[in-house]
Amino acid sequence: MGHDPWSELRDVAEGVRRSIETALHVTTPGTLEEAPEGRGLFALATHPWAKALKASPGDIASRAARVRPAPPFEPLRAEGPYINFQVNPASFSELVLASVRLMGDRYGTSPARTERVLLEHTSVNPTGPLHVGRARNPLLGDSLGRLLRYAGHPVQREYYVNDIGKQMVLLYWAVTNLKPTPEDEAEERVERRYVRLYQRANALLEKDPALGKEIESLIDRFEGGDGQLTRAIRAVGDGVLHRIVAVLTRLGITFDSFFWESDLILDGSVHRVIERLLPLSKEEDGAHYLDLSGFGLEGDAAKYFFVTRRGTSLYTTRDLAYHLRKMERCDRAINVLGEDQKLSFQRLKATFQLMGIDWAPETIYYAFVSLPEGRMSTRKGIVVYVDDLIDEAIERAFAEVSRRRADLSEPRRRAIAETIGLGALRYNIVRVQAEKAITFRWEDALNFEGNSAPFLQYAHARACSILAKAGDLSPGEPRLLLHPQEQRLLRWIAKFPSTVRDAADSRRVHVVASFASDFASQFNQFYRDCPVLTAEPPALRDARASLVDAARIVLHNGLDCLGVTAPREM
RNA sequence: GCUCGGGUCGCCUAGCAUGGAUAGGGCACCCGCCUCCUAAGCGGGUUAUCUGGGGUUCGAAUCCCCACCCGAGCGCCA
Repeated sequence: MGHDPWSELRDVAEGVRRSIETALHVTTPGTLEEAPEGRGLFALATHPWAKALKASPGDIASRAARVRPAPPFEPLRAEGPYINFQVNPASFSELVLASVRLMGDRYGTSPARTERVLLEHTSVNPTGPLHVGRARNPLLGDSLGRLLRYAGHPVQREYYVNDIGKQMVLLYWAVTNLKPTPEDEAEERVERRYVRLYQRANALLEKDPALGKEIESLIDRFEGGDGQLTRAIRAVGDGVLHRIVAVLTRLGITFDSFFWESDLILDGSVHRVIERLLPLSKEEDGAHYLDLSGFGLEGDAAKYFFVTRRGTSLYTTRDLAYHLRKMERCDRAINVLGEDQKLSFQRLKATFQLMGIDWAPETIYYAFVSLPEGRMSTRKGIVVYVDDLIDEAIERAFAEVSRRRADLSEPRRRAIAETIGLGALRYNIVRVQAEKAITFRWEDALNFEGNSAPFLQYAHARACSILAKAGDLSPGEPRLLLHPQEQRLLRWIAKFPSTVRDAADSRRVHVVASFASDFASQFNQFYRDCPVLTAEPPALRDARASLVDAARIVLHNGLDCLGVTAPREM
């Protein structure tokens, strides 16, 4: 018995489907779909064959149902125009629980694959605190990384640190030249102190052309390979980066590597890219660009500048250099990007084609998170910072835990509150498909009921509570698990591994969130209908306990894919 | 204007790549359930002809075309 009972059963059913088609003498293959619950595991619609067979779908279904399916499937059933594939319930229980027993706590993972994935996510400029608008990136990226690992890929999670460019240089200038006010100094968090200086520098820049020149000359020195200046600027960025990473760590998000943009200048990568691109380029006022028309781009969108009039590189140039380097380090690169990056990436991919490179990074785009007041903007003060959000979430969760569980000690309640608060945040962002714009609302982000992480965590805690009381597990007799609610739960357990793998393959994290929510709902219904501890005979009690343990593993791992911790008690 | 996304109950959302059995969930609202493994739960009720219009098809939320609305982009910025 393997790791993925659903796919195994599906394979058997596909064989039956082919036998049906042979028996019916039809040439167009039908599509096996999942049957609605209560009508078996799989279903085959007969409509497509009606014309060729000159018969009604109902008649075809009854005729097809005479085909004898392979075990563990029971005799086929014709219901209207459908042929339904039902498994023997006792065999189904046995099969599913055998898979879970085989995999143990790793149930849901797929066998190792060889394709090495380099997953770049977050990559926010280290110029200020992380706000919720940007946070969708690490949340999505980290979950995707987890998912890919469940699906068997070796994954390297990388943060590309944009420590070059006007923004960064301006921040450096502000930090080294502006005198902090007492309010600035009162702010303990570096990134928040810096952002205040940065905002002031920005205002100065708008009024003072001389400052603009100064910034430009700093950029030129930087680009020219001034190592001392580079180190100084990087130190400023590093200070902010540490804080960003610290906030992400609170959310359970970590990285395997950091790639500094400035290294691409220092090691000559940028220079080499420019050399390589120059022969392919056109010139305009001393600046160079690639004409990308014919790659699905036209007009201004097709002009891809990579050298400025002043001879310096651009963000895009370095990005090209970066991805050229990435190519050498993995089989597949996946980037999680804001939708505002679409055009630049389309150009990057086109450029690769122009260069004759038969490789391109894969991109996952997400829409922005805005506030009811509008798009998030640090400058306009329309912003919610992630660390504030985390604090608020944990505080609210603590109030809830304290209200419900006065019996627990305070440290215990604090620990649970952290799990719940953090979980609620992550889940809330990741449950929605990435392309959909989100309006951030506190009441949604801190929702602890319904379709929320605490709902799933609660189901997990319930399972753990039963298991704690059940004591040592013996497998019992799985063939006794014939209650409709047990069978439904088994079905959801069976689907878990293939759901995770499909979600990873299609890079759709929210699929796992939906699954986990439906799963928890199934578990709660089972919990209502099937008492475990008092079940008789003991073989049933033990089998139910094993079922609960299997559900516990699915809940735990489903949550784990989303980066949410599953508490044993709450 | 052009390009790319999105438009599903009052609000949020799944389903759309592989078109099929009454379009699932959640929130909110109303009713009910703790001598029984944690009520952050469960059951029931009210709520959508899936933005609009054409088309393809035995069959369309799903595919195609047109229109409308919202978001993003169209820098020698990052």
